[in-house]
Amino acid sequence: MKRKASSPQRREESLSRERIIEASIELLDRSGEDGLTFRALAERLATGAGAIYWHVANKSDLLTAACDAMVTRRLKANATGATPSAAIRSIAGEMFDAIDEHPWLGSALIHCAGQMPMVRILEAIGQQVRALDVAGEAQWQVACALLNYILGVGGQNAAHTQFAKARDLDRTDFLNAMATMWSELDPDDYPFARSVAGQLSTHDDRADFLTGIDLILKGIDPSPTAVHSIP
Amino acid sequence: MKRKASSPQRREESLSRERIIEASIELLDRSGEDGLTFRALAERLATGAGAIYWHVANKSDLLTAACDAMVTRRLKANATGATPSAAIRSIAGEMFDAIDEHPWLGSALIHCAGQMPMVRILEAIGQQVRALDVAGEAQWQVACALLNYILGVGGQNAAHTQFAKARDLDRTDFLNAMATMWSELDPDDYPFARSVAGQLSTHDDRADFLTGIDLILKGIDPSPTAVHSIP
DNA sequence: ACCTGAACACCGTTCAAGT
DNA sequence: ACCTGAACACCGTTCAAGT
Repeated sequence: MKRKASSPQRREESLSRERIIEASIELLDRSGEDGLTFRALAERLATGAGAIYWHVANKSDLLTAACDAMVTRRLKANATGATPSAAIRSIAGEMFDAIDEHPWLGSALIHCAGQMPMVRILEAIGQQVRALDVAGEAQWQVACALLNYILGVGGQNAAHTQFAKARDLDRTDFLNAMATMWSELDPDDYPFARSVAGQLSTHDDRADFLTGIDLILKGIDPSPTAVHSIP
Repeated sequence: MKRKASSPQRREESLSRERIIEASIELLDRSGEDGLTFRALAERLATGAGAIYWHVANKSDLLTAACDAMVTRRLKANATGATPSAAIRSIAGEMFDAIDEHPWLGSALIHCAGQMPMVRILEAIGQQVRALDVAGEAQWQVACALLNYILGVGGQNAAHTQFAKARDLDRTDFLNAMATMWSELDPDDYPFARSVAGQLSTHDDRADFLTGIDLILKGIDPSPTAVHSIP
């Protein structure tokens, strides 16, 4: 009944938290949020379902750990820039790409509340916000606004992907369907949605996302001392 | 085995989509996201689980409908202001309060992708953004940025509540626990998180949320013609 | 047309029992 | 200390059968 040929059998390594997290990410990438199951995970790791609980508290803990591994990897890969603003754009863009490539990350991140994966992002952003010469009390608010915006976009992106997948549509078909729906709304009640429906199918997700980041950055009051450049 | 005394038996009305949605909201409010179950719903409505499927496509449809009812109600209650900016603040504040009072709304809204509940919010915001004299192509980006920010905050708020409830903590205990965790991070790796940890327990969620809205609004380039006031 | 409720194919989690 | 895997208490969804 069991097929073993399809997956490589690495028997050398014993079960460990790291191997479990790695296998979880592979499952999530291949089959989405619903693909991560203790049973599927156990089969992939050639072990019993209960064994996983020795290394991991529960499913929520497992998802948080998977997020953390992903975020750590991505922030290490790309979190610099010539100026603080450029660095923030770079961090945000990297998170956008990560969520775009791993849709489960978008919805899982939001559920991580004040835990490590989110602290890492906040820290990376916050350090750059500090470098922007933002007043002490405002640093928290600016960094939070950026983080909240990133999570909001990510969550919606993830929802789009899942919604499309459930209906066997690709991204373009989905956006077209959405544009059609919006353009059929009552003109008196939905003038804005209708007027903007046309932009839905042609717009560039990533560019629009970064425009939003710039909007927030532009809203910051630069203190007068921020003018001089740091070599 | 079954207790009927606790819930009022209204037999007059037959099953309808509206009654199902109303009962769903009551369940979600009382027991959170996990509280909405076709079995619990069936018992509450004194019917069979399968009967619900005659009026509702599936659970995702049901959640979207519950969101839509909630959003419609709240936007009707409060979506005006003396100026476009004030109206946007009012809409955003109303959504914040709605999510704060009904935490399930925060996480459910994000999964509604381009569907009606979100279109309603976008429309309400978009109409005000237009009134701000924002250039045509930028209207979409500004409205989207605001919406994304609202959803991001809402999703996290919902996660906070659920996280706290799962550990039998109230909001204050939870924030204190988070502040403690953050202040114990490595000072070299997490200077920013540590420095803002103190603000966590004293900050005003709603005020910080609205500050973020203002930040985005301030980032908008007002066109020169926007200066004159409309009486 | 609308409702019933047993049945199906799953879940996450636990826990006695093994090594 | 670590692993096994059956068992428990749930899910969403379907569908023959009823009215």
